Amino acid sequence: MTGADDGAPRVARTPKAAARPRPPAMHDVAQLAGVSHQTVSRVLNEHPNVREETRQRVLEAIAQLGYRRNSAARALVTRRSGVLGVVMISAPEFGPTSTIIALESAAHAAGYSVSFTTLPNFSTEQISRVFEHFFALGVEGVVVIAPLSSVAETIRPFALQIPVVTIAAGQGAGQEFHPISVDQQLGARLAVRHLVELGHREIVHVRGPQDWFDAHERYLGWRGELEDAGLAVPEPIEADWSGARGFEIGRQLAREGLPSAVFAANDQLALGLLRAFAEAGVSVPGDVSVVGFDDIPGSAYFQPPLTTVRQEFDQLGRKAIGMLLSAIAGEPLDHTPIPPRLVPRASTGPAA
Amino acid sequence: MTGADDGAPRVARTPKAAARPRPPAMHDVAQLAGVSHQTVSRVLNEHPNVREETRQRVLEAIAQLGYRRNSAARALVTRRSGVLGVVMISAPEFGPTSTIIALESAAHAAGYSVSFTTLPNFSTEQISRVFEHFFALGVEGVVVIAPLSSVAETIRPFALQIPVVTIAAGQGAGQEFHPISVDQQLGARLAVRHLVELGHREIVHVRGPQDWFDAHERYLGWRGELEDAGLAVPEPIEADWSGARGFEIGRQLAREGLPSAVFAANDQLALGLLRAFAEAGVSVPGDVSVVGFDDIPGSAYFQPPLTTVRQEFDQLGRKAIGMLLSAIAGEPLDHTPIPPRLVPRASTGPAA
DNA sequence: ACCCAACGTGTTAGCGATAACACTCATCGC
DNA sequence: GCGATGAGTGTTATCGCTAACACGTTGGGT
Repeated sequence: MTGADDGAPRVARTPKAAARPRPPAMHDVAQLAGVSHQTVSRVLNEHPNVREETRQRVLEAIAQLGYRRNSAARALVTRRSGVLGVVMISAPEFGPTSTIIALESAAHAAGYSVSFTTLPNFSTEQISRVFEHFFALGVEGVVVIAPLSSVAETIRPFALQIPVVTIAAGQGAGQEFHPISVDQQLGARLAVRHLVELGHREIVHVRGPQDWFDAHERYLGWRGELEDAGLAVPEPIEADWSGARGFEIGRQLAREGLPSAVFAANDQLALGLLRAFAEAGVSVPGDVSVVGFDDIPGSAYFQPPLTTVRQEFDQLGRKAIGMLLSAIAGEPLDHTPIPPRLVPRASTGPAA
Repeated sequence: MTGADDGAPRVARTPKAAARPRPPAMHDVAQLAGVSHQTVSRVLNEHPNVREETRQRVLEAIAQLGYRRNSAARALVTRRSGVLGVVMISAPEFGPTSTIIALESAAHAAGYSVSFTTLPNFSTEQISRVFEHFFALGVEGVVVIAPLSSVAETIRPFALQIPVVTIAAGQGAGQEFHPISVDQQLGARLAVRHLVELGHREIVHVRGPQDWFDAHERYLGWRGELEDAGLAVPEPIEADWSGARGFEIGRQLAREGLPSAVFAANDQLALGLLRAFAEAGVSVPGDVSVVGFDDIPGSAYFQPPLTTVRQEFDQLGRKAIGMLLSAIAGEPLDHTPIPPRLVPRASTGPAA
């Protein structure tokens, strides 16, 4: 069954090899270096038991042939792909895109590559298609940048099959998947506290879509801080995330009566507010103070420069990858959220 | 060497299989369906020569076992990974991130998955590391979202080994790689033409870093349009891409004398200008008209709403992927740039 | 001296898929 | 009637790699 010397199989392949359109394999390197392919493998995988001289010879042969190990073959036999899947909402918004960049850097630093997919929304069907795709790809773990709280439920069944870290979707999710996020409530509290310290007593909130995790948390933070300060909690004003809606609300407030301060769920809304106030001749922060959330590029150059809350996406990305790797390795993980930071600028001032 | 009936190898594996931590393979499906693994493969690959009844049986077995084909094994034997590599600059800017989202959708629609990598800058060393990584991964083609013109030179040697499409880096690059971009010159011309039509005769340009392809093209477009209109070409004002620099320049202009109109290389710069003008009591568009470039979210709510040039990133992404697939298939490609669109808003008005 | 551990290396056997070829029946033209 | 054709299926050989084991060499310990 065996017996054959090395020649036999080589001869059998030689006629094809003559044309040789294929890249060099380990075997070719081995031949050139005068060792077995296994030794080449050992060199590549930094096994200790290889004589330094042999190692050098192999390395040279690799360089000479321009050899690169075939990751498919490797993945096949090791059952590890070295790939992480990342799912993102398909919107070029500042938060998710910053996160994904941070995620990739962290994954790369850990020796993983990232396969990513975008999703227009997070329906059950789409989610399951994406996971199916990732399974077929053999990813070792998945990060879902999932703004909607409902995603937590949707991904639960998949999270049982593979380690999953969710960013900003549902705290206290249980053992199946691992949520991590910036502490949105704290961010909102910082914003409100800042206004309270400036003497504001009537702080309204323009809140984002409540099925978004972040929006809901910010709302809770705002309410909580007002309550803790012993202030009245006015009815929140409903909004999406857009500048257009902010503008609309700003006009309405200017017309129907201004509060002392407004805490907007994000910077786009705040931008719309500022513009509406400017048009209506309302002075910011003279007549009303405005705080945003996100610190998007440019918010320092709004009129006036916007006081806002900054999220550390880099940290978030690093932590998410760290958690995912821990989950893959079966280690315990730390779910502590990342603290955000208040960035005080000119859109807030002492209460009138 | 062979002789052994099907049993032999199975028996040999059975002791391990008893623990069975591994997912079902084609063989298992075949066994359950009472066919050979090759027939399973045929069903999966939609070969015509499979009886409908057999097909159904196999499909059922697949469903029952929750079988998923192993992409590593498939890639190994077919020498095709079904993966495209995408390189992006690691900055959460609107353009690149919009592009990458579009890119992924298009790739996904074409049955490819996307592995992506970010790069803080585009040094030769980094580029070569990234390509090395992609080669090891076995990607079939690469898209480089490369803002710097110099990238064209850097990637040339790699482009000889694998199909590469570059976005916004160096036109007329030769046969090695395939550049595609939004027509920046046209965009700039649209902006300038708009101003000229409003009667402006002194149109200065705040230009971006000239080693960026887009910035240089916009500059050329501005100059070209002025020349075609028979107007004087003032000295361009140097800038980076930031709101901060726009603010600085705006203050300076307000102090040292305003032109009739300003064409800023991007919306962030324009935002800075607007703010500086507002602070200096300069009216826009009364005293000076301002045009930006990008149409970032929120630019409709600047004060005043910004006239700008919109790029169709979706189209760009689709086209880039289309080109890459053509290149992989060895078909001829169409390098025609994508036309941008002027978005007139309130920051421009008739010349004083 | 002698046994054994360890080092350095080679051999063999898969990983899970596809490709190429072989084989068995029907069906068809002449 | 009989070989040719083609549909439907199975067999075998890889793809390029790593794991597991086998084998000769050294170098201590006693």
